[in-house]
Amino acid sequence: MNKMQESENCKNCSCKTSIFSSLTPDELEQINQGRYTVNYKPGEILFKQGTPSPHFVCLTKGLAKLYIEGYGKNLILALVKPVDYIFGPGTYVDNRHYYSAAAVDETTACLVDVNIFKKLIRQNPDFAEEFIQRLSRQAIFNFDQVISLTQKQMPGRIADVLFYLREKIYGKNPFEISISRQDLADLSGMSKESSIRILKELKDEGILKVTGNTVEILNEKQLRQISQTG
Amino acid sequence: MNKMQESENCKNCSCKTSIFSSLTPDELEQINQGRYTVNYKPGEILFKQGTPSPHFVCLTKGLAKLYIEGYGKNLILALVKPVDYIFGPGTYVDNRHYYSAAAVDETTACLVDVNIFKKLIRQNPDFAEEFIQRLSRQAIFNFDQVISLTQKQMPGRIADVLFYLREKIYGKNPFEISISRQDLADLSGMSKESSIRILKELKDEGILKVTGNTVEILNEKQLRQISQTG
DNA sequence: CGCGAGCTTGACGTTGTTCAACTAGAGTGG
DNA sequence: CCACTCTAGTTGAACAACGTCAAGCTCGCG
Repeated sequence: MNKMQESENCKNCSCKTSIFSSLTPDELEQINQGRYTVNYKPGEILFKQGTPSPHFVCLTKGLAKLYIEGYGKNLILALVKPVDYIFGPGTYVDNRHYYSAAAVDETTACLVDVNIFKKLIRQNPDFAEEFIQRLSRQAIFNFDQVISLTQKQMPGRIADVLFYLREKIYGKNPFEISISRQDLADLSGMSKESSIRILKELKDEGILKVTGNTVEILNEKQLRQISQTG
Repeated sequence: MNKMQESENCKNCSCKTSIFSSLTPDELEQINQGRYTVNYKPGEILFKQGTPSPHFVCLTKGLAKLYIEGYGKNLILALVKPVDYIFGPGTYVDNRHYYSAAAVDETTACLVDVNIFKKLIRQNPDFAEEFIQRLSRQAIFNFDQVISLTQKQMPGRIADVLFYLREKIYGKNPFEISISRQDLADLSGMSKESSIRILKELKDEGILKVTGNTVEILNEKQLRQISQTG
């Protein structure tokens, strides 16, 4: 609550980092005008695949997962933490969401009218370029992911997910995963049972230390090796 | 050869369709200045994953495949036919290619200096928007693909590829595939042997008619069913 | 005619899913 | 304070899906 001031105005918000750094104070004010803040409890859905996509979402607190609802099971595309934004590809196509988003932890997000966003893209080339760069990075990430999912065996896929969690999400080595084993499975494209089994194997081999939801990568080199050999 | 006039100047080129429609004659002329045309024989490589990416590529004749070189095998992301362009995500990130491209048939392409392209993105908002829309469509396509690859069994994946070939690439029903069985396998994320087997099964069930490289979808409804049920 | 590349087929082993049972911890109500 | 229940996690066994290997085939081409 003492941080509520942060979201009082975009100009002072930490959201200003990232691609927003190229916006002028006046442009930020426009974003600020068409913005409102929402809180989500763990498990609550931010938006659902297939629904209209009138907002651009900026995550200011918590953790969310982006996932495609496939044939009977989900595939988690990414986890999103502050300060990061969620901008689906449907916005410039048919204004629909192509994946769903749900809160993992207690989460706060700012929703901004997508038309304001589009207008700024048109009028500020720096902003547009930052945005395109952003989309590009996302595409590259997806490439890595699809290769991991389609060409590696389970241990390699789990290894990739563990590195992702440590480096991109939690940012420290003994890290406590707030996502479930099912989520872990949905991230690595396997069944929940398999993800548990692999985790146990890695633990038995002394590569990981797993106690409840706390994971520590003990033998980084060997885990890297597993990631490489598929 | 009698079509060489097409590529004499961008203003008259059929490339002008697609996203280039939003460019002014003057801007097209800029593209035209920094452009040169290259011919490729089947199998020849247009560019290679990991190399610098100084050009934006516009395919004016033939057929090419875009593929990621993974761990021991390739994954074909898409086939590209005229008039379509190839613009990798690395251009706005680190100026490297994140996938390779190779000619499948006899192919002609125009290479355009990427800096001219970037400059036009900055100065023409319509063009920028068209481009973003383009990237978005590509991302959506990749989503469909990754779900197909990770959540469907082999018959469903082959069905998806067959629909893709018919609808997006060859555009008619008895179609002659110029790609190899290995390519078919790389498109559907399986071994060459498996792709052959599935093709045979579909043939035996009367869903397809396969004679050499000519494929006809006989029972569309049933094939659609196979695609759905995974 | 013979050679080589791509294609095809079968047998076999591995990988990963499914199903079912069981466990542990966190409420909830008596 | 103790059942009861509900959910997430865990384990094992059976089974299906898929890749690998090896052999044989076809067809175009020298």
